[in-house]
Amino acid sequence: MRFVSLVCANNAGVDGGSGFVTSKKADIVDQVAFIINTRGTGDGMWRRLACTHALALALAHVARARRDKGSNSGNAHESVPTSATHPRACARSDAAFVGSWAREGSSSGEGEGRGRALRRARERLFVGRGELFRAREKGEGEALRRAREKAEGEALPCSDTDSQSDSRVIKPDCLVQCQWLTPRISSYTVEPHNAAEYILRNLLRNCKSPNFALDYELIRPSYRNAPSTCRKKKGLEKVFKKALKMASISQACGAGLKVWKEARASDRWTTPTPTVAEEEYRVRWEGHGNHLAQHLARLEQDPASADATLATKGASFPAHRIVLAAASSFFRSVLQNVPVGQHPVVVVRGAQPRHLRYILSFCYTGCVDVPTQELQEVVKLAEDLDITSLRVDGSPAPSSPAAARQTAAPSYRSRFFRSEPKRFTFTPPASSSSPPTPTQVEGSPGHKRSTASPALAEEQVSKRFKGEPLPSSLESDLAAFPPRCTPPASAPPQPRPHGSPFFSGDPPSPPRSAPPLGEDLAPSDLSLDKEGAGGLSLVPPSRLLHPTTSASNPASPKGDLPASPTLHDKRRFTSSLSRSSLHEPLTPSTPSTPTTPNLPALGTDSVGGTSSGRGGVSPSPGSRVLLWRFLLDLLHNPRYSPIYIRWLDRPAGIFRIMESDMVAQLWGMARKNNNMNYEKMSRGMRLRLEIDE
DNA sequence: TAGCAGGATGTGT
DNA sequence: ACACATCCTGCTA
Repeated sequence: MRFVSLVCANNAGVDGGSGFVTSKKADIVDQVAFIINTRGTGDGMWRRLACTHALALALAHVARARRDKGSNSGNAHESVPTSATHPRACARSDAAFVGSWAREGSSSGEGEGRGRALRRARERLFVGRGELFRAREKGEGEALRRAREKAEGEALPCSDTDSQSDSRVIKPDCLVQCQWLTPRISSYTVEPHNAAEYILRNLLRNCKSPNFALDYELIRPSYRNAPSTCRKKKGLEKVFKKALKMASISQACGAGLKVWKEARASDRWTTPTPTVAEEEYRVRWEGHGNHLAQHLARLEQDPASADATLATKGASFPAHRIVLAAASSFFRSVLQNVPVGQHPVVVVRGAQPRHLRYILSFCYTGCVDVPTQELQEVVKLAEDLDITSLRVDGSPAPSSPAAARQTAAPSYRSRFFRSEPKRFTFTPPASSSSPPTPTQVEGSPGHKRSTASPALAEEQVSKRFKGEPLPSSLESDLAAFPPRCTPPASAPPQPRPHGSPFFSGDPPSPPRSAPPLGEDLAPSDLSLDKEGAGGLSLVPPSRLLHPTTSASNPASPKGDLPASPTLHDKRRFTSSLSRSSLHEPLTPSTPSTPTTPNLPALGTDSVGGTSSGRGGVSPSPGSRVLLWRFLLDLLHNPRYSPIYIRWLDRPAGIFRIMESDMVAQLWGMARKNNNMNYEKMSRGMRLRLEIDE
């Protein structure tokens, strides 16, 4: 049994938002998979191209398989199911349509070749389906009946022996059920090889929304190899294979590539016909809810993209409006009046930071572990915040989407995560004899108490990302930290990577902390209104944007496109820098007082020698960014170290790359090389080591 | 099969 | 010339 599965997953298709998945199963076809995410606005051209391309590939393969099967068996319709509504019948019906019509055309004496006949057959299929869908949109009335009759009538004239079985299979209900779609096709030509490149390129170009950073990161490493690889002997097969594999569509890899290769060898696909230009296509995204839920859950680990802050006395937590609004009608009512682009701070009076952390985690993941002794307070807080979907295990199952995620089929999740994502259950501990430590209680690094201190928050963020417990020293620091959340004078200013030439475009943003609250915005001092039982207030964004902290305020506009470190990264590079390389940049910075990283200086300006990092070292005029210099800057940059890269033995110059793909991506930016990957970067590192030694 | 090491050669400054 | 960038083969766990 082999499958055909066209997966063209647009988060917002041309119909305004659903996406597109057409899945068919048949024993005669293979599987094709395209993972495409866009921001859902504009760029319809490439999206349509993707859909058209996928459809063309599938149809070509179905027709080919059907034809081959028929020629091999001598009795093509012997296995055609009689049930028109069976999924297999649908794919088979496509084969019947295209195959029989193509045979009809090629044998009709019109001088058409096989390619031309197939194309005309496909056009008929599109037209018929378009009419069918239009009729369906209008309801189960006369229009649908006429469309059905016409569709059935179209199948009947087939002249070969397949015609009767085909006409039995190709019932309009079958087509509707399987949602065979009529894409909106304009006048362009799709050549498979170029189309695939085009799709990948535009996929990455358009996939800048933080919500889709995951997919972006999954696909990007493969894409970076695309331009050069495509033109060389390995070709797109390698690119697609890697892309699909990284996207955890392992089932689709082999078979899908087979289809691709066959299609590439075929004739060029041209515009079917102008008559279908006005057709609509209906799209559906299987597992759309789960997909979104997973993205939302991952946002918890991505404070850089936070567009709101939950605060209580002594702590603040970066959050996402969409998550808060989805979980709480109170948050929804409060946040809906905040203009987009501004960063509201919602202060919850009287809430313990830990409890607020529980609530926030619950909003993201749908469940959270809470120690027994704190359970009632947390539940009370949830009630105050109007989070009605929170239930303790044993109570009726929640009906919220967040809670529903817990019961969702894990298959999709596991396909997308190399490691099983953390899962919580809102179950009281069996024993409350020993108060749990923060780590034990939370079961996740994401539960660490937040602070408004940039340095401490940075550390916390790094711990959250890496899932490591906070050191005791840090815990004591947090405990001793004044609740007024004033950034310490010694805290290094937050760099603005996105405002620098180095990060122009769509850079991967390292995780950032919550925006430091200005002294006048200390939660304890905020005037709280009387709204809501929890005593909440909305801090006007204008008050939040403290001059000294606005640079790192996550309320940056949409151009600020964070990307979490890739979770799938397993590579660890441990290397050492030569003494000569270490000597110079180490001088001005110390571990305790890291200098402001000069990463931005590695960009356009630094290449031209016009800027200098605060590390006191700048590339000589006219020189390029050197790899060792780049790595040292990363190591000295608290934004990247120790999250992406960290020292293992600083005096010995030994470090470890924690997120190799991200570091390689940064390196590619520094060198203005979109094709950079860790393989190449590591080769340069090895070469440098060889030379130095 | 992933990850790494390293040779050979191409590329851009 | 230099410092990678790219592609490749081979080794190892």
